[in-house]
Amino acid sequence: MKALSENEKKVYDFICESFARRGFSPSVRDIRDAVGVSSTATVYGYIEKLTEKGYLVREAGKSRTLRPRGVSGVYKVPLIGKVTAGSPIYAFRDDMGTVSFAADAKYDPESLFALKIRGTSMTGAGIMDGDIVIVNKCDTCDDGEIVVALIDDEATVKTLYREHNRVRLQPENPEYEPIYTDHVKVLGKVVACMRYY
Amino acid sequence: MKALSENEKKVYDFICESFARRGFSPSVRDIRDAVGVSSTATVYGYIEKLTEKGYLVREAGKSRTLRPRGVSGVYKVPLIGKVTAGSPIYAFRDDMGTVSFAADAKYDPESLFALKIRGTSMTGAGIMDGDIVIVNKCDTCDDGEIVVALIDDEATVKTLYREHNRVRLQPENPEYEPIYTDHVKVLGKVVACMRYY
DNA sequence: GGAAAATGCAAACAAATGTTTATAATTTGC
DNA sequence: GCAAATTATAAACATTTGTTTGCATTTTCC
Repeated sequence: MKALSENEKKVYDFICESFARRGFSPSVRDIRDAVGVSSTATVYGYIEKLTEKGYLVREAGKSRTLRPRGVSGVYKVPLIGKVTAGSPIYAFRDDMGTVSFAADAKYDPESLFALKIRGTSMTGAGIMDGDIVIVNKCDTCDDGEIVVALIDDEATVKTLYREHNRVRLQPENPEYEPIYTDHVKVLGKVVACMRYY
Repeated sequence: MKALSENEKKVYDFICESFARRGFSPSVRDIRDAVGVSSTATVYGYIEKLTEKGYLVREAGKSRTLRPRGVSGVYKVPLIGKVTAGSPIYAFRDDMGTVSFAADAKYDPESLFALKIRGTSMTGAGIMDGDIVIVNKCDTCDDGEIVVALIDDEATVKTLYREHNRVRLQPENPEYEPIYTDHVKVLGKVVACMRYY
């Protein structure tokens, strides 16, 4: 990637900072004041250069739509505490608040939810007690995928394997036994796992 | 939290969707067209209601600064492949691209970097081979914190303990031996760990 | 040293966008 | 059924914001 001049870097960094601290793009005049130049035209030139060089993405003509290339969208994901068969998941919206999840725009915003992990049955796969997993709702899944399944009215995270005419829900911890069932309700696939220290 | 009318929910969902799919706030007119009402004033009323009820945050008078409450800022974090003593970390910017990291605005945007984990020395703490850890640069740290330290010109992630007049870098995997050193260069603390499936 | 290029500027302009107003349509409560 | 309250609308207005223009200043390069 092409190098940046001193001021171009200042502009770029300020845009990044604005996304981190405020969550939205600065305007041309915001940048002018922050970088310490005195004309919006000067800033406009920097923005064009940064866009040409591939550092920025923007929607021409629209206000505050500058973005550093490589910064993805943010999903507001409802954090579900407990899931039971009787209650549709979406009923728990705001039960435990929400989680911000940065990802490419490949998910339907309505189909994601987050689950706080309780227990140690998946520690072998690096999913620890207290971790937050991001789940994409779906009815089907492939062999070996980590899923959220409903067992006895309780949501559980396990690796799913299909066998003959039954399904094996495999914990990733030798201290736990696999669960065999012929009727499993899959709520979704785990698409990410995150932990904050 | 107060309930939403049908149209209020539509407006709210569309704003969330815009952040997930485009990465910025919609304008009042964007919302008008998406929700299917025919006046910007109507939308304006919904926005005021949603703000009062605590669903939205905005900067009055500024364009495209609507945000769902609870959606945090996005950091563009450089993903570092390899860190050696001779090279300052920031030199590796864009080496392996960048990672988007959603978090409250409590970090200095310039002080974060990401590291792709190689090896299994920390699997006991749920940090697996291939995981991405987010690191906050700092010179000091507390006992028991997971840090990125520089050992023999190589970056390594371990739990740090201070002992007498030496430092113990503890792997979280019984197959690995702790490293003892009296001179450790700490690059930063691990503040998050993430894995995408 | 001087032409050419790059950079910076102030000011004006045009478009996008938030906001207000006055009024109409609809719903609610009795 | 009817007054009050709510919701919706069109249109205008005010501000913010992106963009262009013409000129001045600085730097580069021969």
